[in-house]
This record gives sequence, structure tokens and C-alpha cells, in this order.
Amino acid sequence: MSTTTLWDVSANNQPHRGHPARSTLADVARLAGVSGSTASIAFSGDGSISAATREKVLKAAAELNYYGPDPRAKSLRQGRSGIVGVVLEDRIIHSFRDPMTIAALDGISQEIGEGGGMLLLTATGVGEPSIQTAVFDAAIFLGCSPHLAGSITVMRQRNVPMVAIEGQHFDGVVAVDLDNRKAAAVMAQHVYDLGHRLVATVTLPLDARRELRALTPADLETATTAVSRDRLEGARAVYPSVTGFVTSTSSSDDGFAAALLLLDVAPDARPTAIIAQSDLIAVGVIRAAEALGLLVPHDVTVVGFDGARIEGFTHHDLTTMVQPATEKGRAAGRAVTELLAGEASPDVAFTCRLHVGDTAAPPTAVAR
Amino acid sequence: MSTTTLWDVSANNQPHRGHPARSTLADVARLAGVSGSTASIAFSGDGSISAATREKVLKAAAELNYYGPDPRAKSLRQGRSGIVGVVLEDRIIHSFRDPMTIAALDGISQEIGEGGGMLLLTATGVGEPSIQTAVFDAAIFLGCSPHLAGSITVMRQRNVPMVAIEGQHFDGVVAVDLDNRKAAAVMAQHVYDLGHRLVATVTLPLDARRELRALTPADLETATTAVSRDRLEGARAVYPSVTGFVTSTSSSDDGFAAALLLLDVAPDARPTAIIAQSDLIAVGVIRAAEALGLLVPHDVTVVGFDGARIEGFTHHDLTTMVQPATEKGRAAGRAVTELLAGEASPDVAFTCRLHVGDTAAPPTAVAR
DNA sequence: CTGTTAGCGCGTTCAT
DNA sequence: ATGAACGCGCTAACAG
Repeated sequence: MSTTTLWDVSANNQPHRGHPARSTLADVARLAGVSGSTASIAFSGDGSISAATREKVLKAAAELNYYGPDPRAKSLRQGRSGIVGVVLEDRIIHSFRDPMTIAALDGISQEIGEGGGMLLLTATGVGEPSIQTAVFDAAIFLGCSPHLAGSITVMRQRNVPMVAIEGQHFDGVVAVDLDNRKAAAVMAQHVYDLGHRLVATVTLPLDARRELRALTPADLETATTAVSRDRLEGARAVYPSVTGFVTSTSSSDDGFAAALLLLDVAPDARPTAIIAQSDLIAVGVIRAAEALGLLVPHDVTVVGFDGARIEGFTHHDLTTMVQPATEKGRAAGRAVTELLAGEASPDVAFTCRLHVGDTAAPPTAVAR
Repeated sequence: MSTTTLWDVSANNQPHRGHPARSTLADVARLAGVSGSTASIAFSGDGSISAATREKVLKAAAELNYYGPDPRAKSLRQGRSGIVGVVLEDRIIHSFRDPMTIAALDGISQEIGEGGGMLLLTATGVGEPSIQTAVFDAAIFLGCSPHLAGSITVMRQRNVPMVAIEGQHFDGVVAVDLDNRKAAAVMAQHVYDLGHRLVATVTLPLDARRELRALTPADLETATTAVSRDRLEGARAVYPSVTGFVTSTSSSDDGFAAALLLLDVAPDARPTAIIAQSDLIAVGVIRAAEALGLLVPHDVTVVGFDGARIEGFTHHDLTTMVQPATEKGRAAGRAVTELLAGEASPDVAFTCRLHVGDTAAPPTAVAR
């Protein structure tokens, strides 16, 4: 039997390459002269244990440079890792440049808190390693992607609780929604009520194509991104034939470029108002207008969407629909926490609020 | 023997609570009539296997709704998870609001790529669950924190490869550095050469205190944040007795507040130049100056640090030190990849570049 | 090309 | 309060 023990100790412990062998909880237990389960309890603090034995165990651990259970083994044994997977739309870089995504991530982090970490993933399709092989206990889908359905199938099989922020509704997936369509309609109506009749829009990306391009009538049918499609539908509810441009990503650069194309035309063909689907885009539109010598809102009305507080953009107070972006993230984080605790969690729906700034005004009579 | 098999199948399979029992690779193997290892190979594609057997296994898997190996078990067995832990300074929210941190995260994500995810953690000290219990194979410390040394001790014991961006140097931790001290000195010299003699600074947080406050002579000694201390030292090299304010976080709001305190004084006590430790702060300083009716750079010179492209801030071209923030992240990501492959990875040092914009000019004679 | 064997490191029953 | 066994789900060796 002593043979077994000796052989068991750490003979075939091959960590990485030439590194000193790590000590395990079993080593600690042996040195402390207690059994494995007792040592385990000393660390997890779960069962009952005498203060003296715990001391003994901790001392042995210190001696062996043992700093606690291996997260991987623990995670296998307990069936959970404490990690929440946050599935981002496509390239992580896009997400990081979007204030709304950042705000949502921020909200999520507030709720899942210090205990667990957020694992950032991208949904690049089923069969893709990341989402199938990554270790996490729950998933939050941030922004819908064409791959959403596939990802959900896999996760469902794995019994992973799921929350989708502004995605399509799926069975067993908690939805955190925003009234994009209605809010966009409210904004369009606001512009309409000011008297604008010749209006253009600059939308967020509508599908997987990532290029600045003209909006086509077919886009409403073929759109795969729910958020931008809903906002476009909202605008269409007031301006049924509105045209404009589709950006490659929510950025002021794309807003700038699109607005140059829209505004650098004969005065009587020039739209008197531009409805941007994000504040970042709207800022670019305003910059373009000013670069062309047009005054906002005197010559052209510009409205945005999001209520992003854009650093340094201070000479205007953008008229926009303010959305509770951080709150969305918090709700998703809370839902995940509840689901992991085995509780049910209801869908949540958030609404936007019209913020009337100084970038929208009635069209100037002279201009027409 | 059939008893054993039956009992083995899924009798004590208790996933979460009432959920249908997940099938395991063993179930698939049994149904396909092959051994476990063969089934494993069918999924991992590692060993050699006949197309026919693989088909058989995949068919059995489909029948059982089996979508691939459990990441937790796989990770325990292989000793790695494919996850890179990114340890952020303190509250995740602070990091998300800082363009330089975002850029670095972006760079990291570019290098570690689709395969693995980034696990965002905060270093709240040893004993704190997150860093000790989280599953990851390598750690990147983003911005030094007071807890850095402790975190490193734990990770070292766990044989986790480590990279520190702009942290102190530790044995066995790859350093990705920026020449903060020298760059700050270059910038201060630039201001000096323009003729400024009465100069103030607005620094990033110097220690764990998170409040806007006056800079004191003791701060250089007690500072725990290397980046801001180095930048302050650089400024002190040119202006040995420079005073000013310490912000609570890199934001234009804090820059605004600090600048109001610095500039709203008698004209002959007013600094002719303000050296901000970040562009965000500088933007706030400029806003404050303009709010007080001062012209930049005519009445007051303002310089920043970072080279952040701040959305919508366009009426000035900020004079600043441009740092390769995304590149820093990429270097860290690359280092981690190399370390995980068992290769050595050298330290990397980046340098800043002076960008001369239009916010710095010689002091106006009338003002003195 | 496939099957057998032996754990990865831990937590969790049962006993005592 | 403590110890002995067992297996979470999978894969790396080796044998055939």
C-alpha cells in the first residue's frame, strides 16, 4: 500500500514544461495529517471543522505554497465556473467603439459583481470554437447577430441560462428589450411636427455587410439586425419613403461621410432634416453640415438616438432619444444571477425618452 | 455486468434542477458502439480515425443531442481553458470609460483572436474570489494596481504566464512598457520652450483615493500608480515645483472642475499653461477655460497626453503626446500567445510621439 | 486504425 | 468532527 501512496504522490505530475510540480490539495492534506475532504472544507469553509484543524491545514498549505483549489477542477466538480459569457455581435473592436455596448457591459459588470468575471466572446457561428468550447455558466447575447439562433441551440443543449439584449425572442431565453421601433417613430413624429417634409436618414448597419452604402427599399426585408431594422421601421411609420445611407458601423466618421453625400447637393434637393440612428452618427452629420457651411439647426435639423454623452461634444445639445443603456446591462446581469440561482426571471422591456436639445428646429422658409 | 452498465448510464446525473439529464461523450460512444477515446477523437479530430467511424459517432451524437465535449471537463483534463484573464485596475466601470484602456483591450482581442475569450477581472486584492478562483491560462495586468504584487504571487504559484502593461517589473512577468516619464518631460520642455514659466498640472489619480484634490509635495513619494507618478516626474524634471490638481479619474468633468479652480483667479496668479495627464482631462480644461472667457491657446496653453481621438472634439487640435495604445494591447496579446506556446517572450517598450496641435502657443505678453 | 487503462484535482456522499 | 471511497467528463498513453 505504501507503494501505491508513493506512486500516487506526484510522479506523473507534468504541469507545463520543466516547471516545478504544483502541489495539490491532497499534498496539503497529507502534510497536515488530515484527509482530503477535511482539507477541502478548510478552504471552502462549507462543512464544519475545528479551528485547530483548519489552522493546521492552512499552515501546511502555506508551507507548500498552495494558494487554494485549482479553478478548473473545482469548476468540473461543482458544475459551474462563475463565469458569465458575454457574446458580442462580431468583431470585439466594433463593440468597444460603441458607447452603448460599453454602457451595457458596464451595467452587466455592476450586477455580476466582484465574484465572477465576464468572458467576452464573439458569435462567429456554430462550429466556431469560442462559443462551443468556452467555459461559462450563463450567456448574455449583446446585440443580435445572424448566428444567434445557432448559438442558442448549442447553449440550450448545455443547459446554460441565456439572456438576449435586444435580440429576437427565443424559447427559454430571457429577453431584455428596448422599444426601438416606437421610439424611432416618436422621434420622426417630432421632426414631422416641426414641419419637415424632405427628410433623410442615416442608419446603423442593417446586415453583415460592413460598408457605407445607399439605403435601398429592399433593406427592410433583408435586414438581419433587429435594432437598426426596428428604428428604420419607426422612421418609415412617419416618413414611408425615407431614403438615406447605411453606415458600416456606429461612428461619427461614417455619419460625416454619409452627410456629405446627402447635403452637398442643390439647395432645393437638400433634406431639411437628417434622422441619425445613433448619436455618434449624428455628431458626424453635424460636423459635415458645418464643414459645408450649413448651420444646425437653422439650415438643417439633425437628431440622433441613444443619449450617449459624447466627450467634448459641447457646442450643441443633441436632440435625441435617450435609452437606458447601462440599465439594460444591469437587467441582463440581474436576470443571469437569478437564473443561476435557479429562480425564474421575467423578460424586461425598457423605453426611450425624447430629449429635446437644440439641434432640431422648424425648417427655414428661405431654404425652401 | 449489465447491472454496472445500467447504473452507470445516467442514474446519478443531476445537472441543475429538474433539467433533462445531459448526455455525455460516454453515452455517445456506447450508442455508437465504440470506445470513449474513439468518440473523443471523432470530436477533437486529433488522432486518426476512419471516416466511417467518425460518421457513426457523429450520428449517435446527433441522436442524443450531444453537441461536443463539456468545456469544464476538457479544460481540467488538458490543463488549459483557452481563456486569457485581463486584470483591470479597480472597478470595471472606470476602465470602460477610459479610451486608452479600451484601445488596449481592443489590441489584446486582436491578437488572442477568435479562438479564446478574454475574461475581464478586477484586482481587488488577494483572498478576493475572482482572481483566485477564476479559470484562465494566462493573465494580462492592465494598469498597475496596489494589489499587483499579491496577484502575481498567486498566479506565479499556479504557473500562469503573466504580462503586465505599464506595471512595475516583476520576475517572470513580461513587461510591456511606455516611456511615460520621458514623454512627459518632452512635453513639459515643449511648453517651457514656448516661454511658459507659470505652469500648473492636472494629473491622473495617484493612489487609491478617488477624489479630485490639490496636488501636494508628498504625492510623489506616496503615489502607488506608476503611470501618473512617472508622468508627474517627467513634468517635475522641467518644472520642479509644479503644482495643480489630482483627478478622481480620467475624465473631462474632472479636468473641467480642476481647471476652474486653477484659472478662476487673479490674472497675474493665473497659470499661462496647463499640462494635463490625459487628453480627456485636457478637453475638460479647455472647456473650463472657454467657459471663463479665456481663449486657448491665446490666454492659456493646454496640452494633453495619450493621443486619444475624442469623438466630436473638433474645434481644436490638441497638442499632446501620442501613445500607441492599441499596439500596447497587441504586444501583450502576442506575448501571452507566445508564452502559452511555451516560447520565451521578451519585454517590449513603446515610446510616445509629440503631436503639435493648436492648443499651445507662447504666453501673451499682455497677460503678464 | 481502435480499445483499454488510468487518472486530471477536487468535492461529496457515507461511515465512524 | 473526521476519514475512505468514488466519480464529475474527458483525454493521453500505450497496446493490439
